[in-house]
Amino acid sequence: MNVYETGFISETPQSEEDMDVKKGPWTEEEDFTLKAYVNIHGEGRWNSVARLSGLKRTGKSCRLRWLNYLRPEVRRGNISLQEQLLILQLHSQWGNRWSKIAQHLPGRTDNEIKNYWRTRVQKQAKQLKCDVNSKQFRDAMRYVWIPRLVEQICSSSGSHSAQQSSSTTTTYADTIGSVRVDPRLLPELSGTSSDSLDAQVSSVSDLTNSKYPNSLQNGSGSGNTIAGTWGGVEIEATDGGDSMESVWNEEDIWFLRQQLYDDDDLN
DNA sequence: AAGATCGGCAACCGCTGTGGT
DNA sequence: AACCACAGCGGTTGCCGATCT
Repeated sequence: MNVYETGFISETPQSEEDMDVKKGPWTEEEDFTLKAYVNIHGEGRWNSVARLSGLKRTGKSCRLRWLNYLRPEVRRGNISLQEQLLILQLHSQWGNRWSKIAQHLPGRTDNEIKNYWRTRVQKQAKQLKCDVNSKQFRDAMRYVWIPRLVEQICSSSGSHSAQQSSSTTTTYADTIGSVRVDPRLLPELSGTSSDSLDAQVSSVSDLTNSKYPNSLQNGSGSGNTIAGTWGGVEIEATDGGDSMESVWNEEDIWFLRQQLYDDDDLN
């Protein structure tokens, strides 16, 4: 009779200090053992899992492996445009609350979202030579990246879901693809008033101040084309490429860097 | 072809919160 | 109230494959 049949080993359980704890990548065998144990006994009590399953791993390690890799509902890789949009939106709302964000992306783990943020998103900030938490970068996300994601989602799905709220003047559909989008995170791209935009931009990077009189004024938002001007620089969502690549074109980078340097001059 | 560098990701570590005694 | 064990979270590290020189 082996450990998989009984679900536990019969020997006296050892404490973590007593046994030599294994670290590093999990083997297929270990995965199989853990899976079998959890299938029989369920999740939780991870220290017991580690002791009774015969795995020379810590409870923490078992829990992490199960949650991030072995759970049947876990999806890995290929983060969709909708999911990217949701991550950006939720992060702007909650910051680095990865587990909270992950709750809204079924099958995605906090670890994966965290990794996505650190690799993809911080890479974009690096390109702009600004901090990922800076107001400048948040504005760049809100006024360039998110609109581009929306545009890509719309063009790949054919059209908006057209569930525009009647209580807001936002010209985006509130629901884009399968993602419900917080209209406050999106620039208003049609109409003539820039009031709402003015209200969204902080004084630090106030794109509507005298230095940037044309800051992201409303562009032509006809159809799926999203366009606007930001600091006099035309920004248009013409890039239909892989959003994993750079989301900024050269003009964006030029302008955003200019703004950063100008802000530095003011200090 | 080989070494260096980079990027992505899995896993570990330390801390905090919570529940039980 | 104090202590302990455990679960969960977020930051960080290290490995490994891909790309560059």
